[in-house]
Amino acid sequence: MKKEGLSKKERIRKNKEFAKVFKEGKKLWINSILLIIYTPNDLGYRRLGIVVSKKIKKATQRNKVKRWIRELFRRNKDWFPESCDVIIIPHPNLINLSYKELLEKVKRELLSLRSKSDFYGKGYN
RNA sequence: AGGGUUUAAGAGGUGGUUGCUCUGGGAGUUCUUUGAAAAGCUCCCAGGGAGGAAAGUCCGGGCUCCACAGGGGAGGACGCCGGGUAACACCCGGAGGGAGUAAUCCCUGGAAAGGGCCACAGAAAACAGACCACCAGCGGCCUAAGGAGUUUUUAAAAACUCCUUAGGUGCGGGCAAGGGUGAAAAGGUGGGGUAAGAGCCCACCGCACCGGAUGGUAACAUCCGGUGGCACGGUAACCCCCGUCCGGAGCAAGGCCAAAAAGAGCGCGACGGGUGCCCCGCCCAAUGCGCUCGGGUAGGCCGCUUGAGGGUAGGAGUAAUCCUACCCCCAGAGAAAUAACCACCACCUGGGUAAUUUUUUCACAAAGAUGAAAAAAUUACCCAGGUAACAGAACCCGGCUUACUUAAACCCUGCUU
RNA sequence: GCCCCCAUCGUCUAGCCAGGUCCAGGACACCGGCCUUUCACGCCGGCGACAGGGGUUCAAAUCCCCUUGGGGGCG
Repeated sequence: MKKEGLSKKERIRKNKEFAKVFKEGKKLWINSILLIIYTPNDLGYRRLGIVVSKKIKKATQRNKVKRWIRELFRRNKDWFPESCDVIIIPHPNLINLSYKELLEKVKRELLSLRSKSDFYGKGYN
C-alpha cells in the first residue's frame, strides 16, 4: 500500500458500509466545518468516505470540495485513527474558504485531539 | 464621448513532484499432487483522460425492447415559398406585412364550412338597427290669414265643412351625412342632387372579384381589360376546418451470470395476459399464467463507445450544405476519475528606477542655448499581487434556449478640427 | 441519469380547463373597535397574495414560451 495513495481499497464504496459507520460511528466536529464520523474495522488500514450535501448547489463546487477532502486525507493519513472507516461530511460554508485555510484549521484541531489518549490510544478499541 | 445593433472569437500554455482512472505490455503472488492457462491482487514502463455551453431536458433522430409496428379512432406537433438534412419546431436563400430616424429586428394557412366570445363605455359590437340631432315633400293634428259653400238670422255676425298659403310637430313617417364612447363604428376628396340627406348619381383615388399578359421553379410582383357602388370587424398561442408528420416506452431500455430465500391464499377455457391511450388484428396458455400478502437478494459482466466522428487539401453551390482524396483514433466513471504545490512564459493591476518627448517655473541684463525642479505620456527593467467568469460527461449525435468574457464591423446623437 | 407534477395573503385553499363582472373570494392567524369588572366567545372594520421575465390578445391569475424554486416515481 502506497504511503500517500488512495486506491479503491481505501475508499468506502458500498451502501452497507456507509450505513454501518453512520450507525456505529463516533461523531467529531471540526470548527463547524467538517463532521467526521469514524468506526473501527478489521482491515488494518484506514478507509475514507465523503458525503456532500446538495445544499452546495453546483456540481462543480461539490466536486471541488470532495477533491480537497480527498487530498487532505491522502496527504495526512496519520492524523486519523488507525484501522478505521472514516466518513467526512463538509458544511456548506466550506466553499467560502480556500484549501490552505481548511488545511490549517483541520491540522490544528486534529493534532491537538491526537495528543489526548481517548482519541488515539489503546483504550480506543 | 455616449447610446444602440449585428457578427465573430475565446475558454491561458509548458515542465516537474505526489496522487486518481482507463488501455496496452512486462514481472511477482494466491489456488493445485505437479505443470500450464484464465481470473483477482501488487509493482514497473508507455499512452489517453470533461465542455462550448458537458447545463435546462425544450425539440428532432440513431439504438434497444414491446410481434415483423399493420388498420381505425383519440391525442399531439408543425404551418408564406424554395432549398439543405437521417430528421426537426433547426439552418440557408427569397416573398409579403409590421416596428424603428437608422444599423437592424419581428410576424406568417383558413374568419364567404360552422360554433363560441367581444367586459366597461357607447344610440348601436356584427342581422344591421335607429337614442339624440336633422327634415316637413307625403298622411294626420294644432295655430294664423284668405277664399268658397251650407245652416241660423232682417242684417251684422257666429258655427260647421272644403280649398289655398304660412308656421309648428313628445303622431305616423323620411334619413344615416354629424354625435361626449371604445381596442375596434360599414371607404376618401370634390361636384351634382334633395324637404333634409346619403355611392343616391358622377369624376379621380382606394377596395373586392374575374379574365389575360410579362418576369419568377414558386410565394409573389408589375401591367392591361372587365365586373361590382362597396356587400365581407377582431379573436384560430378559443373550439374548429384544410394540408403534412407522429405506434409506445426509454440505457434504471434490454440481455447474461452468480448468490439468497419460505411459502400462503385467490382466480383462470373465449376469460386473462403480452400492450404503458382505446378498439380491431396478432401472439401466449395448465407440472401453465396472473393477482394479493409475506420472505430473500439488490453483487458482477455485456450494452459502452468507430461515429449522420475529427483534421487537411481540392471541387460544386449566392448560402445552408454536399462530394472526392489522404491522414488520425481522441474520456468511458459507477459513493462516481483532472486535484494540491512549485518553476518559467504570457496577460492584467499597483509601486519604484532609468531614458526620451511636451508643458510650466527658476538661474544668467534680455532672447536663444544650457542646467535644475515639478507634472503628464511612451518604452525598458525590477518588485508585489491576481489568472478569472459560466460551469462537470453518465448510451450517442443534430439543433434550440439560458448562462460567461472579449473583439470587430455598422447605425444614430453630441462636441472638436 | 431518465420521466412526471406543482407554485395564489403569515398558513390552508377557491378561481385557471371554456380570458373581462377579480385593483382576486373564503377560513384560521394578526391589528383596531364594540360587548364584559377582566379574559374567552360573539359582532363590526382593517392589513395582506397570483414565483420572475417575455409573447398572443383591446384585455392574462387564466393561453403559449423561457427562467427560478419545490415535490414525487423508476432496477
